[in-house]
Amino acid sequence: MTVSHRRAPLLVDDVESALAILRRHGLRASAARRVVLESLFAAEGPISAEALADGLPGRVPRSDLASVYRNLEVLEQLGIVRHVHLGHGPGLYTLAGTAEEYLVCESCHVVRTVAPSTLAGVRDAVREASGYQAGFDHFPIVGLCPGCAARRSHGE
Amino acid sequence: MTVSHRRAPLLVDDVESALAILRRHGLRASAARRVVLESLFAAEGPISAEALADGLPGRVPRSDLASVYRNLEVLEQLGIVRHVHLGHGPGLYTLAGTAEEYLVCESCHVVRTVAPSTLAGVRDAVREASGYQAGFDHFPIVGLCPGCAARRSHGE
DNA sequence: TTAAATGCAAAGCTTTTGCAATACT
DNA sequence: AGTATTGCAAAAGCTTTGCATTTAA
Repeated sequence: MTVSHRRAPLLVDDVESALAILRRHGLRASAARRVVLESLFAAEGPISAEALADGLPGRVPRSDLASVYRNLEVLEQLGIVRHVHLGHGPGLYTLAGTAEEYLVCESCHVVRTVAPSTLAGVRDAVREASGYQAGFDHFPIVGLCPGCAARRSHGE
Repeated sequence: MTVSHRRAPLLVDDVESALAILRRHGLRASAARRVVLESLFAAEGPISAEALADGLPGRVPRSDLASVYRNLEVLEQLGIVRHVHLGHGPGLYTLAGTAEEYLVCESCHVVRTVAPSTLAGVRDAVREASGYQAGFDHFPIVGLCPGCAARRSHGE
């Protein structure tokens, strides 16, 4: 069975629920998928495929990077996982149920994670200016964070 | 001589002015740099390093991709060139003097280029929501364009 | 003359693909 | 049993680096 197009984000509580979704779609609850899901649930925020392949010291065994990418794609198409591009560097993966949006400082590169409601006014302004329905969960808002902006205007 | 950090965007009228800036910094006005600059002036919008290396049929000879990247970096540090990341795919380069910002549709991938004034309200909203000084000239605003948004809400 | 810049080749990093072997259901 | 999935190896796409040679100043 093949999953053809991306589902809406799914709020999934734990690894077992995620595996149940896979099975419901005729896909398999393999060990490698368990590994990816456990690390995703354990992660504090978006995490790279490389880091997922490394597993968790003691708890989760490492697995093959190519399989990690393939599994992330499947999980993403099911709506269980999504990925985000925070500046340069590799794509980062997170559970799709965590509705979060991102701001990245282009000077100090710190990532700020906010609830979607925080940026409601920004979305409104984008719609007004352009008609676009913006989202900052796949590509972040990039700019100077307050600290770097101040530093810069004081001529440092 | 080495250029260490990025200058403010420079409005440069033509290839000769750009080469003059290079010389003023103790750098050389080489043939390969002329080539990159001519293609940048001829380009309609942001263009990839690969495309710059290809030259222009008949007018501009092709040059080495590694040199193109090196020259783009020098030109960028001088404030003559900037680059933008429009979704996946390679980085795209353009003259820094063209103050433009970008919106990309995450469904049809069309790039919309706007004058910075268009997004003044968005910048205000970002500052209000987060204190960030946003800019959409390096990473674009990503969302659904009006067409794709309509299509999607009609359940296609 | 001499240091900057080039061209070529090789490597680095992220991601994808092919394929025979393996393991879910 | 049958096929989805894995692991490994190789390649693809973008970008950077090393180095001997060329070239602008």
